[in-house]
Amino acid sequence: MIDVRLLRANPAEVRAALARRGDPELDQVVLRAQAADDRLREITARRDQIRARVNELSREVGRLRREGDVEAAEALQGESRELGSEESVLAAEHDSMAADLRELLLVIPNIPNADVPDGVSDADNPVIAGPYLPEGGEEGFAEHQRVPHWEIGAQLGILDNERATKIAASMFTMQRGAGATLARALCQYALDSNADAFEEVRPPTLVSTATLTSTGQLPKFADDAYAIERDDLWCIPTAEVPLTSIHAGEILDQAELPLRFMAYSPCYRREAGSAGRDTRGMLRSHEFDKVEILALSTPEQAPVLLTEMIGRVERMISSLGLHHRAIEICTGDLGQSHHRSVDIEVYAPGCGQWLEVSSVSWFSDYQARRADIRYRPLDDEGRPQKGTALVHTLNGSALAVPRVWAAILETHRQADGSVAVPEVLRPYMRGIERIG
RNA sequence: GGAACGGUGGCAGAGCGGACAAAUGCAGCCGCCUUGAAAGCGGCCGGCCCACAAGGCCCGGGGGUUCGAAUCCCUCCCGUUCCGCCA
Repeated sequence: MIDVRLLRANPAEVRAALARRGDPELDQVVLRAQAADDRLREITARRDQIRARVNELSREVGRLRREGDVEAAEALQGESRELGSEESVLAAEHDSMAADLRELLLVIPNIPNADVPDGVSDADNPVIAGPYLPEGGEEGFAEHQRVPHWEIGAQLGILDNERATKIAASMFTMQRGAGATLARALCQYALDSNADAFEEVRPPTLVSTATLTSTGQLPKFADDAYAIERDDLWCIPTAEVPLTSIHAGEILDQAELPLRFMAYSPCYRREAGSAGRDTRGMLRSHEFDKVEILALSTPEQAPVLLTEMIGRVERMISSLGLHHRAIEICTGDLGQSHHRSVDIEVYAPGCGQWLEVSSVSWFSDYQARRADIRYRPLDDEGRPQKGTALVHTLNGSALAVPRVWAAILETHRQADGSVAVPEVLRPYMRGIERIG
């Protein structure tokens, strides 16, 4: 959520900043939120005045009763009772107005960072690092590398999506033999590579509605998530969801920040808006594995962490012998909760596509406000300051398995049709150097 | 799933219809004392809404009874223990 107080104090600024996202309907929502906030404060003030009077009368009644003046007490009780019914009307009005305001605020996206470039769609996302390609660029790959991974997977018997579909439904995948081992090895490698700075967590992968709302998936994107209605739980689309909420509702000490977590988890996505796209191979599926890295920080630490996390992802991709580039997401393509976001894409020579394998994002205090994650700020001398402040959250995929799996098959395919296993993965694959 | 008992501030733990945002202890902060520290002494010491103050709200969530609820009633959630079931 954005800060209502900011909207109150600088409505023009907030509207201008949000206008950069290019959503023509958004401004109306912002204006309605502003009106709801005005109305809410007015009702609150009136309600509180009545409550103050009722409290005063009740104290007086107590005193009179102790003194034995029943008649006077009963007179005041009558007055108080009348005020009470007036109060309950205003209280109901207050509650429904507060709910209205919250509903509006929950669908207003985050304010983009000033450094985010303007643009209307993904076509406007500038490349900010790379592309790191072999001699000759995208054309510089050998003929034996120009085979799509679904064909390689079939040739080597390590990808069996036909049977995955039989067992589950379309858009599910199944890796077998060395293909399954490779998928697992990628996860373990990613976890081990980030263990120097991140605490490993094995979180729940089914979460409550409140948890899925905190990170921004609900209420707006309910169609994208698998719901288990009978138990009022949701399948997580990413480990970002449970990891962000680890400290929901808590007040942290500034000295503990930044807190860093990483988790392997399966990720479940209905892909409601992308039916029929990327239906072959491993490029898009309803269930996949991912290692996520995440941090809770002060506002000052956040931009530094963003840079660090991007660097970690780039090094990981390079260490696997893959070719990548980094893309800065423009205002028109920025996700709802994102304050600033950078995608890492890997070139897959077999299908001839740049594949998004990671998205590293800074959420400012947007998720923290929804999840109510605060800290006690320290002053320059290290003494606690008055009050609390919201943390900033950041996260990124350290490694998303399917697309990296695909890029490895295509990039490391040899002239004889086998696939060379990147050196760093071999210890995680019982020493296997070559598939096929 | 059944039964019993619980859920109060950072932690521990009192309060069980009125003067309670809530005793007390620990932790924390400021000062005194000290060469420094500990101990001791004095003070401060939860959060939220509201521009501040005034005022209001918060004793697991929601609802009810009452002039008045941390305290009584209902309901849901969570925890502990025992039983059942189970990897």
